[in-house]
Order: sequence, then structure tokens, then C-alpha cells
Amino acid sequence: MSDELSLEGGDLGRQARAERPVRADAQRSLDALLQAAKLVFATSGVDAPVREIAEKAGVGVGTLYRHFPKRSDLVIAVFKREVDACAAAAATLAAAYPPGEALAKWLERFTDFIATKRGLAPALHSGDPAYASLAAYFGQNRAALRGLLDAAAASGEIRGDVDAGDLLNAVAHLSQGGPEQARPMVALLVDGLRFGARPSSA
Amino acid sequence: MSDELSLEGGDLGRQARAERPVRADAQRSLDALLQAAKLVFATSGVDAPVREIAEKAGVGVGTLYRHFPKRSDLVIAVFKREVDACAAAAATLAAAYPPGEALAKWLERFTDFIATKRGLAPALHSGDPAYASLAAYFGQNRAALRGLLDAAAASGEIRGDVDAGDLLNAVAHLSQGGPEQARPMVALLVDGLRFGARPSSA
Amino acid sequence: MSDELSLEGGDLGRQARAERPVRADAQRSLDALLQAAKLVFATSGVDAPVREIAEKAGVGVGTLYRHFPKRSDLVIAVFKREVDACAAAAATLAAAYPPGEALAKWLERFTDFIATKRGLAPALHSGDPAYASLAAYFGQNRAALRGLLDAAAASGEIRGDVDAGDLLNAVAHLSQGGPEQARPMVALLVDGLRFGARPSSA
Amino acid sequence: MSDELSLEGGDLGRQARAERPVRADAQRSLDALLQAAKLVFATSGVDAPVREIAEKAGVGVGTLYRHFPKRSDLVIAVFKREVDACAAAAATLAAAYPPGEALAKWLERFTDFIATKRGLAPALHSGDPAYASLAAYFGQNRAALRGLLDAAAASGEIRGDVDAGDLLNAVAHLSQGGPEQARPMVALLVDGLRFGARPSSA
DNA sequence: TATGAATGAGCCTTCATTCAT
DNA sequence: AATGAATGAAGGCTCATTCAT
Repeated sequence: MSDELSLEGGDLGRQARAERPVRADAQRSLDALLQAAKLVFATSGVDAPVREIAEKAGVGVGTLYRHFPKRSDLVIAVFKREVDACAAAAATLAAAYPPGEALAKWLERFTDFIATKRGLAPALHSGDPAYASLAAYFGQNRAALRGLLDAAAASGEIRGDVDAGDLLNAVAHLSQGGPEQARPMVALLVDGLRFGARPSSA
Repeated sequence: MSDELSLEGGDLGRQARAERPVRADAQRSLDALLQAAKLVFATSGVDAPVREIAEKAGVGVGTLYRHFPKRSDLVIAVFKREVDACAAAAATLAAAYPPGEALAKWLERFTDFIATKRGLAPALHSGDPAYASLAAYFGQNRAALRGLLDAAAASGEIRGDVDAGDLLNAVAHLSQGGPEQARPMVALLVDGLRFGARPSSA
Repeated sequence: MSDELSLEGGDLGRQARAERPVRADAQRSLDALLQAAKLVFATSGVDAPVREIAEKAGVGVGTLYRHFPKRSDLVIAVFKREVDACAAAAATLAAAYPPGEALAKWLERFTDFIATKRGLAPALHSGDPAYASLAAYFGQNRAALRGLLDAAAASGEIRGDVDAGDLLNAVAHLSQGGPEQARPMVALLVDGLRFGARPSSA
Repeated sequence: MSDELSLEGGDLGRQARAERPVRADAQRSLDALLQAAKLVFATSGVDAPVREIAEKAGVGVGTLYRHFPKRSDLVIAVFKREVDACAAAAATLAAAYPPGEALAKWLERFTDFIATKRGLAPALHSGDPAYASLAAYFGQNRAALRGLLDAAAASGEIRGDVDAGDLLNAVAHLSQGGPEQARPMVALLVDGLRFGARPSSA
């Protein structure tokens, strides 16, 4: 639980050096594909038929393969964007709420993020090296959570002996059942953290 | 969260009325299939190729289909047996330990039960009516858990406002990551229950 | 030019130990497939679509894959049989004709054998290890030819400095154009052998 | 074996009437494509992926298609040039060597020419009318060979009953195995011609 | 004109399910 | 009853060809 990853800026698909300005139609295809893939993944899991995604995106399968030669390329592109957004939310929440509350709210946010990722976890742990980078990328979320945990522990609101990665994993698993089902259980988990809290000052 | 299920006695495969006394070889095939399926399900998930199961059982696929025309029939047969055993453990533990501890231990037991059921959850919630009966059958575990929760709540060790089904589901999801990963998180969940406990009165 | 190969008896497809006597339908499929493949290979080369072969054989593609998991398995099965027959012809001809004539006639026979093997040569030399066994199997023909060459050289009818493998290869290449075209050229080649002959006795 | 063909001057790609003087960049593309195609054809055969050629030429596939709408157009353009050069060599050799030797040397030259044309023969005989013109164009070589054969026959060095086209074909086929393998066999073929030679008279 | 993105037909392969033996 | 051969739908992937930019 320590692969910190190198936040490479979160570019997806193609990077836009100073070269060719990315043809308009190509960009359209790319967007459509990412959008479609996101929906299809949520519906049918990350193993959904390639054709289904291409169709929903309104492009041919060839186009899909051009942009994402391997399925994992698409999966990764789809999720990196959201990982970024989710991790970024941590700072916002930390600034707006007391540590414990910020923690609870961010976990809720994370739950929403995970809830629609059907089949992602198996792929992630499939051992396929293609997914290693994505797994590493999740480190961003782990880092975000660690910050929140530390703050809450420092304020004495929760215990300080929980590994961020383990907790993140747990919440991810709980989220498999959908946000409605997950929320109260995540809340229970947070209460568990509070249960063992060491009153900060006193 | 209340489908109570009708414990039909935990018969597997075909029930043997009073008619033909089940040919010896048929019984052997059945046992081999259940055993093999259990192993394969744990290894490759409930979507594992039919042939893999038949081969490991040492029978032809035709035989598998004779006993279990649909995949769900096999899945159901495999799991009902274990559901029974797990539910039964509740009484044993309740008799041997204080309520809170019994609860914690049983959840651990349940974690072990679930841990190897790769791919079962998706199937269960796939909407396929074939799995409805199995989902219902899990009600046994829910009932078992409810008993443990009630006892622990009555003794003031934990809060009393948690639905057994929800909790069971949560633990099931946590268990997807394997028992090692799941155990501490389940413990955390139990601590969450304790956190909100209403001192029993006395 | 010396891999002598181990003539393993020339079994095709399945060997028929004393075990299961090969189901009638399976045998029918196998025969149909070999027959169809032979025709299709001659027509469209050894890279012909799998489906084309299956259709001509009147079986499903699955059946083809059952018997011949890899394309090379089918190619090998198809050709081994003919290699055997061709090699066997050498003895017959040697017994019936004077050395030089036997040689000429066998090369003609070999021409007929090769003529319809479109695309086999490229496959054979593709480096694919799957075809190594087949390439080795051709050693039978080389051995047969060597015998004929030696006899003819001993009788003084032809020169003795030609490698059987090289000559076989040459004839194989010449045969690519079809038997009609190949025959006179092969005859010319044989005349080339006679041109340098060292009058045996005199 | 007599399609004499109409040597149309060996133009490649588009002929440039008196109209637009062929834009410089267009000419560059054309040259690059012909060069690249020649290399790729030698490496991967005439059925090599279009894109491979375009890439090696440093142009887009669209450009390739503009110059050579059909694959055969490219194949034809690539080979006509070499056919010309090869045919021209006949005169040179005939002037420098005695008839028989000139013949042998030219066939060797022809072998080198053919050796790298992987997959050309099948295309040529595919029945595709697009290749008819190329097949006809080979008539040049046939004519060149006929001249050499006639001269050698007239001098009594070889027999005179061999059709130039047949022989050319034979050598082409022999050359499929590469020049090293082909050379000695071609020599054997020439010896075959000598074997039946009718002593010139004298 | 040049480019390379988009398209989709076509081939390969797997595997659930049926059915002859 | 048991077996495993046969079937064919389903999904992956490539690449020739067209067409928007």
C-alpha cells in the first residue's frame, strides 16, 4: 500500500503537444467513445462487448480500436478522468468542513464515483499489467484519503491506526452494491473509526 | 429487506421422492459435480466454462446438463448447502459467547463463506429470476444475523438501528476482496455498531 | 538437408489405440473435413477461411476446431497422408523400371502431389514451429528420392553430385505452376542430370 | 505461350501527357511509394498491408490510393521498371559472351530479378484481369530469352525445342526459393538443354 | 493534393447447449 | 443414464477502402 504514482497531469487519449491540433472528427469520436464507454461500463461492466460501445458512440469498431487498441486503454482513459475529479474534491471538502465531516463527505463522494464501475475491480486485480497503471493511479485517491484521515485523527475525531488503502478498498467494495446501499454502511465504517478515537486533548 | 424465504429443507439437485431410489452412479455424478463446481466457482467464478466443471468432476457435459439444466441450478445447489451450514453456526456461537463477541465471530465466519464466491454477487443481482430463490435462501443468514444483532443490542453492546440485510450485504461486498482484506474492515464495521450503542440502561 | 524424421506410421487425426473405437459421427466429420480441406487448400491455398472448409465439409466450425485446434493441425493431417503415399510409390517404381526411368516417373508423381498444394511452401518456411514436423515429414520424400538418385547414379545414367533435398525443392517449386507446366521442365531437369553423367563402366 | 504484349514504353503510375507538369511533391510521393513498395513486396510479399507501404514511404494511405487506386496498379508499376532493365541485359550479355554462356548468365540475372518477388506469381495467375497487362509485359523477358535460346540453338550448344515462355516460367518458379537455392537448379536446367543438343552440323 | 480518421466486412475463436450414440 | 461430438451464435480484431479535413 504505498505505490504513490506520479500524477502525470491526467491527460487522456492523446496528448496535444504543439503538433497536429487533433482533427475535429477525431476529437468527436474520442469524446463520443469515452462517453459511451462510461455508460456501457456502468451498465454492463468493463467486459461489455466492444461493438456495444462503438454503436452507442455512433462510430465503427475500427474507430474504437484506433483510439484504444486494447480494451484496457479505453478503461483506463475512462477512469483516469474521474479519479482526478474525485481526488480533487478532497481539498475542497477539507477546506469547507471540520476534519471528521470532510472525511465522511469525501467517502460518500468516492462511493458515488465507484458505484457505477461494474467489473472494474476484477479487472484491476486480474494481474493484467495493462491495468497496473490504473491501479497506481488510484493512489491519488489513496493520498487524498490519507490526508483526510490524518487531519481527522489529529483533531481526535477518529482513531489513527487505519490504513488509507485498506479503507479505500473497503469502501470500493461496499460501493459495488450501489450508492443507496453503500452510504449507510460507509457511515457505519466511519463510526467505527470514531469508536476507537483517542480524545485529542483531554 | 424482508423476503423471508421458505426453507425448503436444503435439497440439492433433484429431490428423490419415493420413486426411483436414485441410481448409485447418478448419485456419484451429482456429488462429483457439486464438489467440482464448488472448487471451480472459487477459482474462476460462477461464470467459469461449463466444461471445466464437468472435466474436474470426471463426467461429460451431458451429465452436468442432465442434473443441472441451467447454470443457475448448479450455482444454487452448490450454495444452498453452505448457506445452511453458515446459518447453523449462529446458534452455536450465540451459545458459546457473549452477544457482541458472538456477532463478531459469526460475521467472520460469514466472511469466510463468501470470500470464495467470486462472481456470485453479480449473478445474484442480475435480475435473472432463476437466482431469486437463492437470494431468498440467503434470508436464512439474514435471520441468523438478525438474531445475533438483536441479542447484542438488547445487551447494550451495539446500537439497534441497523438492518440485518443491509449489514449482511455490506459484509458480503467487503468479502469480495478475500478474507484477509475483509476481516479488519468487518471488525471496523462492528466497532461502528458499538460506537452508537445506547448503554443498556442498568 | 539431413533431418531424417521418424516415420511414425502416418496416423492422422486421432490414433485408434484400443480405447474408444471412435464414434461413427466423429469419424464421418473427420473424413469430411480432411476431404474438404484438401480440396479447399488446392483451390484457395492453405490460408483459406476456416468457414469455407467447414461448410464444404458440411460441419460447423466448432467441429473443425474440435478435431484440429490449430490450422496447422489440419494442414499437417491433410498432407501427411499424401506424403506417405508418394514416398511409397518410389519402391514400386524402382522395382518396375530401370533406375533413370524410375527416377523420372517418380518425380512426375511428386509433381502431381505438389501441384495442388497452393500456399503450402510459404507456410512450411514461415518459421512457425507447428510446421516443423511437417517439414520433417517431407524427409520421407527426400529419402525416397535419394534412393532413386543413388540407383540411377550407380547405373551411370545420371551424375551423382546432386543433393536430393535441393532437387526435391526445385521440383516442388516448378510444380507450383501446375502439372502441365511442370512436367516438361522436370523432364528437362532430369536431362540435366543425364548431361553430366559419368559413363559407369566403359 | 505467345502473348507478345505491346511495350508501351514503361511508364509508371500516371503518364504525364503534356498537361500539368506533375507537381514536384506529387512526383516525390510517387517515387517514395515505388521505392517503399519494392522493399515491402520483397519482405512481406505483394499482399502486404497497404499501410505498411504508405508508412515506409512516409505518405498517407490516401496518397497511395490517389496514385494507385488498386493494389495491382502499384504492383504493376513496381515491376515494369525492373522487367525493362532485365530484358535490356540480354543484349548486353549476348554481345559479351558466347551464346550458351550468355544464356546461362542471363537466366541467373533473371533469377536475381525474380527472387524477391514474393507472392507475385500467385497474383499473376490469380485470373485478376488487372494483372493481365503485367503478365503481358513479361513478354519482354520472354522475347529476350527467346533470342538467347535461338542463338544458342543455332550454335548447336543446346537443343532447340524449348519454349522460351515455359522456360522462363520454370526459372521464375525455381527462383521462389531464393537465389542461392535457385542458381544450381537453373544451371541444371541449362545442362538439360545441352543434353539434348543437336551438334550444330559441322 | 495530402492526410489519416472512419468505416465495416470478414475472419478467427470460444463456449453454451443440443443430441446422436 | 452417460458421454462427448456437433452446432452456431457471439465477440474479438484486422485491414482495405472511402472520405472529411
